[in-house]
Amino acid sequence: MSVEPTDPGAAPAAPAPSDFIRDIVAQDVAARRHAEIITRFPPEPNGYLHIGHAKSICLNFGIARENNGRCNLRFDDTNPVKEDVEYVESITTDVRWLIAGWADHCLGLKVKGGTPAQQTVNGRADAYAAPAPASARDTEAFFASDYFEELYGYAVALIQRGHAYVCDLTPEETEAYRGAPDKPGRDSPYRTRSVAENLDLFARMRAGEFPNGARSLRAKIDMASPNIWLRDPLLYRIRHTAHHHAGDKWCIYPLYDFAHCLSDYLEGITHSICTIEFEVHRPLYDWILQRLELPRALPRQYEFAKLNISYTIFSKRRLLQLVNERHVNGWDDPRLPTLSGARRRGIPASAIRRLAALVGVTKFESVTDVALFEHAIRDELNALAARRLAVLRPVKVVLTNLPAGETVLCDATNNPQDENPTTRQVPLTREVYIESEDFAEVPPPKYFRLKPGGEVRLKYACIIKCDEVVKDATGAVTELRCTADLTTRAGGTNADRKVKGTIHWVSANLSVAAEVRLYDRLFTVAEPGATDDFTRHLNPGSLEVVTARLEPSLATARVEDRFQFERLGYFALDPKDSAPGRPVFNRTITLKDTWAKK
RNA sequence: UGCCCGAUGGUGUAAUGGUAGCACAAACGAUUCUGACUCGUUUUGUCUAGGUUCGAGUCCUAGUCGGGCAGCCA
Repeated sequence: MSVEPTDPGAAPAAPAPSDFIRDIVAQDVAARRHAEIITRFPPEPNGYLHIGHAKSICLNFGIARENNGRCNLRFDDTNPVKEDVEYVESITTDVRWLIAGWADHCLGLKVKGGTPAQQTVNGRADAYAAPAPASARDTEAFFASDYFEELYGYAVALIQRGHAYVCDLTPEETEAYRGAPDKPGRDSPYRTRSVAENLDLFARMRAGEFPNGARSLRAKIDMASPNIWLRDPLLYRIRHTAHHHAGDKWCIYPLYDFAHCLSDYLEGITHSICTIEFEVHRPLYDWILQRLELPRALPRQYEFAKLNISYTIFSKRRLLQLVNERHVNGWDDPRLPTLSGARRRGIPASAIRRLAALVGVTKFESVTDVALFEHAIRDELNALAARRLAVLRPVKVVLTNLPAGETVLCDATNNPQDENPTTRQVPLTREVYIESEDFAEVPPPKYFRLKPGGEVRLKYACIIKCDEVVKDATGAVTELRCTADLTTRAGGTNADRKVKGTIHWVSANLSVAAEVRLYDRLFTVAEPGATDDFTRHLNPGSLEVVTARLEPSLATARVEDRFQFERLGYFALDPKDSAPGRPVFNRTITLKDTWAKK
């Protein structure tokens, strides 16, 4: 089943994930029910994608990938008043980023501007929205709005079969007639209109003869059904509004329930996977498809529980509020759980995919500990991040036995996780900076770092001893005067001398200054979404900006590079605010710190 | 108070009638030129009550708790 390469020399591939939906797909494959497994990721272009969506993307593309199938990116754009091209662009970018190097080959797109092709299947008319051939130059995502003509035809067919009618009830009346969960609804007085009259009225709805809300097209099912969604649900509403993708061709727009199942059908979707709030819609999904007696196999809907992560929020409304009220700086603020925020923060797409694999797929809506996500991020970054030396809060150290002007080049390992690690050189000079946290005049118990009269190793360089602490008038430490034992350098006679602590450092004059943004969780409580005013729990310390000193090699860092600043965490260039000669780094995540925790 | 869905350590999950396992987290230890990584050890679990069965986390019944559904949103 797995398409993972089975290279005998390579590390064993991760086992293909397994869950109840993949089990169903596997059974369908075993039974040869479909020529190809086709899923879809169907966002509405009315907001930015977040980590919660990533779970769905990974599920849908993962299933396609594991079965040599396809996953269509489709915009579910049936409500022009809420949607915008800004979002179709950001969503497309985010999806491509998330699946890059993993499932690009499964991404279903269509020829730009393409609409469903008419075909005949078993002697019956049919339409099919085909993916773009590999040779196609100009491609774009699928759009439900590209199916408006077909959808209209299906609506007409439903009317002709006596399964739909035009209703003149106002929105308020419709609501009143619907009843309540424990009270049956009442039939609309327009429910018994003739097919001919319905056809005429529906055509006139399309022609724009009626104002918004004056009439609607409804399915004729059962106003007494215990399932609200079977109480003659609306199929079409009148909206005299232009559409961001379809233009001004339409003034009637299909509703989700009508458009979604048929869009799935048109694209040949085999498994339509959505979140559990749509579970009660499934009977309607099947009802519409079955009444139309379509010539090809019907898609089936399956539901899973959406992702929640502690210390953050995924609600579109609340995310929007954070942006609008300027608690964060835009949708791609690195503190936000949006995919654009995560990307900007330096989180690799692979870490998000790993999280999705780690949390699994069930019907139980849970709250995943953010620690699991952090673990996935660290684990991915540990393998691919180049180690560098950087000091966030510098304290000057003068190595009194090193002549000014002398530079000692030290070999530093780029990534000890590599099978054959490479090295670079970092310059040691008379004046260096160390992290202010790495010196304590009055050290707590078991403090491994520098203290008066104590010794510590400067990583990749040598052991130094603190001889003198220089302070200013206020008592703040301004300088540490130390002696360096150059015989403890790698290859030196005392190279193997052990000291308890090893700290990071940079040369004072041979280092570069940079703005570094330190992020912490956005909220101070595990479930901010559970409270009424979630903004009360915003973490005031979620962003701290420092001017750090970086080793010289970091001056040429590229946006796509990932770094571990040793002993501090993982960092990446901010792709937006960095400029040549003026690097801005974002801290993606700290290293695990079992010492600080105590 | 209608219908649908769900419930396994602190968290997320596996076990498809046959030894409750994994990951994260936590604790302790080893190792360490990153208090990271790695390695070892340990703590903690089948919502409740009945029933079926040689045997139940799994099947049945009832209950409890949680989620979803009454947009011309998706």
